[in-house]
Amino acid sequence: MTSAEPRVCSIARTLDIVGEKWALLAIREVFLGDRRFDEMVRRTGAPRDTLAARLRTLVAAGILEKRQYSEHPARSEYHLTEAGRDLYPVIATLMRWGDKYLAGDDGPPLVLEHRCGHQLVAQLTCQACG
Amino acid sequence: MTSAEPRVCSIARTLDIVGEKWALLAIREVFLGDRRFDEMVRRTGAPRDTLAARLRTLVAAGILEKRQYSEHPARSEYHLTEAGRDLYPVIATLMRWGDKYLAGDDGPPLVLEHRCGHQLVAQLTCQACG
DNA sequence: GGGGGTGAGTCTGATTTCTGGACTCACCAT
DNA sequence: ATGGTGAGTCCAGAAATCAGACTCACCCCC
Repeated sequence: MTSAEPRVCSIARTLDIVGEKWALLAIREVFLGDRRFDEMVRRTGAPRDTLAARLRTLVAAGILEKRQYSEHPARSEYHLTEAGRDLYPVIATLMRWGDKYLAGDDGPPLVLEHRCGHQLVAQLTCQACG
Repeated sequence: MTSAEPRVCSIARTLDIVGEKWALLAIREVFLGDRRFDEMVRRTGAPRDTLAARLRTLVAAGILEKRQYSEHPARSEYHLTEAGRDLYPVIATLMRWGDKYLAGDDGPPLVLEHRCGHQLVAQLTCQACG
């Protein structure tokens, strides 16, 4: 028997939550300030059904928080929790990779990432070599 | 008409390639040195069929390269291209997030990331504030 | 009061993808 | 001859995704 169990690892666990189709694009929208359902549908292109399901699991996972801003015509917005905000590096590194390798396809990359006024750049630092 | 087109963005384009189920876990395996199909099946837990499909699209996208190390009993290994190696920050930031938010589930996180001898840490730097 | 619009979904039925398991083929070792 | 490995493919069923229509509860405007 040569079985080695699938690795138990944080990457796999994270992808279980965030690796489904449209999940990260929904999160991108919230980072960009679109917090309402219909707007997210428009800006991501996701089927409404699928997006609704994603938002439910992201809320359940503690990445987004649903806040009602009106009762009766029940209306709500999605906000990032701390865990959600901590996904910023993931989004940023994905974008950087796409900027580098997928730029020519359709013109240059368009989304600007912003926060705290300036631009953030994700980079790797070696603990030893600096 | 209130239509706004879905955003054209590097995040979405990157996820089209790398955001399908098992794609990033396959890449993780190659980073960890498992380059052969059966081993990847064992260590990821992906269905063989799905993994085969993923590897095809990753090769087509120029992220992995398939190298034959034996003819006749045709055997090959998957290696990272430069584009593939540049996905390291994505993997690393996903892992960091999981380490922080999903650790308790199943014991502490287990995968060690390594390269160039030491450990790499992904962090965000603000271009202005440092 | 009627017509139109918005927001946040849900429902539907068709298509696509994923899944687990069995199977193949070409070897090598005992 | 029997068993094992490596790299898949094939299959049929289960699950997820898709586009588009539909709902419900309002608001605005004439």
